[in-house]
Amino acid sequence: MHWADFTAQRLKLECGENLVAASGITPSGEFHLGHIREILSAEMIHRACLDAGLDSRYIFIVDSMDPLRRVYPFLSDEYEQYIGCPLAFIPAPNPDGTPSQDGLSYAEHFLGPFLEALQQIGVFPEVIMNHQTYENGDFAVKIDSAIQNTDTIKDIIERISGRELPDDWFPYKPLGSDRSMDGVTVTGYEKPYVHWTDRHGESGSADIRKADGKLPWRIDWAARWGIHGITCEPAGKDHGAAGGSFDTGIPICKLLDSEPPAKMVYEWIQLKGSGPMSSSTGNTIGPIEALSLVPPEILRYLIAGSKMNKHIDFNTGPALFQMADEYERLVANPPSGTDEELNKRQRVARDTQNAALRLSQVKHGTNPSDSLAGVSFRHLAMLAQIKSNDDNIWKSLFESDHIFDPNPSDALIDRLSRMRNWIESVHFPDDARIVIQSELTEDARKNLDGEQMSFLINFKQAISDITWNDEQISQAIKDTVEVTQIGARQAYIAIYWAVLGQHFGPRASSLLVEIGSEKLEQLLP
RNA sequence: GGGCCUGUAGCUUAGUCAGGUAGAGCGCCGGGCUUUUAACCCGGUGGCCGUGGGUUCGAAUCCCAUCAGGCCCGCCA
Repeated sequence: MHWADFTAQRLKLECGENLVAASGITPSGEFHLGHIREILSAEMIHRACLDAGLDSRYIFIVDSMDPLRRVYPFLSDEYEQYIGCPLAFIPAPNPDGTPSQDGLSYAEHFLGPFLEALQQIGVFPEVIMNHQTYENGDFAVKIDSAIQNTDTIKDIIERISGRELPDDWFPYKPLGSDRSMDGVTVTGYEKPYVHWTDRHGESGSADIRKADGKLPWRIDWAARWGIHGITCEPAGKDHGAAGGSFDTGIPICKLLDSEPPAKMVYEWIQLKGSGPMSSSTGNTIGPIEALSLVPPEILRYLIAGSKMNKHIDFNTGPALFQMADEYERLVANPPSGTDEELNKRQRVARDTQNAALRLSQVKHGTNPSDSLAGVSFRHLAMLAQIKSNDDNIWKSLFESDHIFDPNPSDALIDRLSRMRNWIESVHFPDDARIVIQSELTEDARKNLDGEQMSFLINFKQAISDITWNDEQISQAIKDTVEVTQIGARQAYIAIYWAVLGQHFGPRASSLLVEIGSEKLEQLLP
């Protein structure tokens, strides 16, 4: 059974019919593909719950109350003054890294494009800005309870995480006079006010019913589970480590009088060969960039087709062909068979794969076969390279029986457009690139026998005064084959050696049309 | 130092929770499509399931140990 369906089943038993799946991300910088796993893990469980006839909501909590931790490389030095301030209350950066004046908050700035990317992959969460939850007072009861239980919480964190907290540790961080929570000391608590003094010598009171401060992360997380009634929140493996925030969150959540979701941890996405994604090392690919290359259902399939506890190597090179073609094959030929025909393992495989397809659809509930483009990635990549005009590609696909309607489907048009982006990008793998030689190479000469050489010489003459189109070229090849008394196969091989420097290639006449007569003559002996 | 995950065919992996004869895709090889779209179709090759013990009638699966790879653990979400 698929992990999403399995989880839905488990949630039904443990939590009943009303479920809330959640994701949470700090908008401290550009979102990257790793965040897509956070989102999709939860969203797919949400869909699986709906498919199982349960009531389910999916919420995306934006950690907008989290402080700016440091001046990231893409920020100007002016951000120094905002360190420690909630991301919701500081200005968005301009492209040059300076704070902008247009009123958009830092959190909103990075969130916007990410939400657009989510729409493209069919994810429509209820977005909750965490600072608003503070602002409207929903945290107040939990904050009060946390403060009442300061010693117990401190004990839980110290015992489970093995971390030692300072004597004056307090489970609430008020904002100081400069709206930063750095350098602020709590001096007392009189419900609902937390009194403080800050590093500037100012003092004041934070109202726990307002966004005047926040709970530290480990408590914030545990509190929000209760506030939003969250029954499931898959978390990244950083939270899942022993003594991590999931382990402390569970008892803290109970202490604050709510039922925590069960621990659930997903592995990270890595870029093949270069470790985990990190914006500081530049080893990152954004959801928008990924979506310009990869069709959304295939990006979903990347997550749906992997087990949660397996790390995913995202590779915009050769592996993308494999993943895309695997998806295409599965959609074209979904696993079938009755329970009687299959053994236990085959049934599991069948159900898991069908569920992965179901969950990969951009629009919930649509038939996977609607996303069928009808042509493999590999084949489309070849066509896109040798035909600059889209219409010629549709024509070719129709004539080769890949598609049965001369007008391409929306899915196919979409595929081609992303394919062209991919080919133009640095991510496109070299060995899939069709490289036209600039001269008849030494290597080619070595591999051509006398017959083939004379074929090429005759062929050069045959094309010297023809109209440059597919049909005429094809005819010229056939005519020359007859004249030269050479096997057709050998003739084609000769052409490929001359043009591509290898013994095989895409349909010769199509290729030659694109190369042009002038260029071709340079390549022939 | 503490902990998590992974190790199955050349590659990507399913199967591990509920033990019952090792599956798939890709690649590769051969054939077909009787003059090639890197397409498509058919057939075939290929695995002491990381290693060593243990439990069991029976272990990829459970237990212990061990090796290898990846990763997480600073009031940081």
